[in-house]
Amino acid sequence: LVKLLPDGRRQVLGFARAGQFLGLALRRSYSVSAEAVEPVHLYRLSRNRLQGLLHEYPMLERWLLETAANEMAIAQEQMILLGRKTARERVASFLIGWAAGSRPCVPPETQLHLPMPRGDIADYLGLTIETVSRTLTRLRVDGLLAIPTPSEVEVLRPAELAAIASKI
Amino acid sequence: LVKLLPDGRRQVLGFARAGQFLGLALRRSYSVSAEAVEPVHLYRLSRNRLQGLLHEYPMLERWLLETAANEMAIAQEQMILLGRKTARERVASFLIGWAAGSRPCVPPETQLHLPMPRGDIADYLGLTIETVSRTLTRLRVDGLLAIPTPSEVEVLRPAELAAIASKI
DNA sequence: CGGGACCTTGACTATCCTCAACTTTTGTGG
DNA sequence: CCACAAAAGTTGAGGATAGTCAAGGTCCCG
Repeated sequence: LVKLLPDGRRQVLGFARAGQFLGLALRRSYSVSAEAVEPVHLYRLSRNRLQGLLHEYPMLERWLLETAANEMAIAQEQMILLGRKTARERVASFLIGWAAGSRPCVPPETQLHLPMPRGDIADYLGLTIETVSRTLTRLRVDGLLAIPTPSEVEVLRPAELAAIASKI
Repeated sequence: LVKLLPDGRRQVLGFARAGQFLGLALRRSYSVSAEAVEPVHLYRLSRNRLQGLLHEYPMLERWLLETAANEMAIAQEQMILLGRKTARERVASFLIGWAAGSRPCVPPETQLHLPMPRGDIADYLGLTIETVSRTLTRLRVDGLLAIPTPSEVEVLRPAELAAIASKI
């Protein structure tokens, strides 16, 4: 999910995972767009159809509200990352978050598949491609990660990585 | 509304205005706190009471959902600010946003009252106090602002300021 | 009128960005 | 299965923006 400035600067707001509901921030001018980094199956729903479903199944509205609250909490976590964390902390936070998101409610995976290119990670973390690359290299040299290929990352020391991420 | 890292780094997530509903991101561990910068009237509502009201007035839920969507859009705007804008653009965006927020749906005010200290603005914009101060001075020297007292700012050239803010 | 909080300004520093070259990976056709 | 080209990623040198540290000024409040 990306947002653009007129001059082309780009901010990735998040990476949608399988099963995720998109378009929650349903406003008139929804100035956010979505790009696929992998083949996608998409179930599309007109605004009218959604209204109808909400009317038919009132519990849906409760679910939407909870989803919105979750999204909001994630956005707030991202704001402190973008506003106050160092490059090293941002990359660590991203890896920890991605690991948790890929298998929620179970011990997080240590073998991570990163389907998005470095540029997307950079725009997600408010950094440049080069800084992301350098920071990953540094974490590898420090023995926290193994990076067999650019899109495959193994977390060797989850606890230390989480400590760097300074998740509350 | 502030969020803290363990070592004390602080991110201001937003400034609540009169009439604003707080606590939308109602999660178990709601790791956000609120500080008052001015005297406040607060109407407090237990979770149970809110549940009751939602049951009694289903339209409330719709309203909450719309409010959440609004909050989400604002958070996304803030993310691109924190991730991709320069100090000058951040300060300009803050002033434009504050002006719009103080009188929604009418021509924005040019006389701004900023009740919060510079430190809060800095933590809101992901900058330091010194950078906020220097940037405001620079905007004043450039003829875009007048700053009779630190908490009173007059926007002299709204169009130019908005252009710097690069709001989409 | 005095003290403390807040703000501004300056000099210097560090982190991250920019620009550039080079390397690795990936995907396609022979 | 291999060769090749394009895309993606890494690394290095140098520079700019914002941060840090420090001093001094201003405003507010009792």
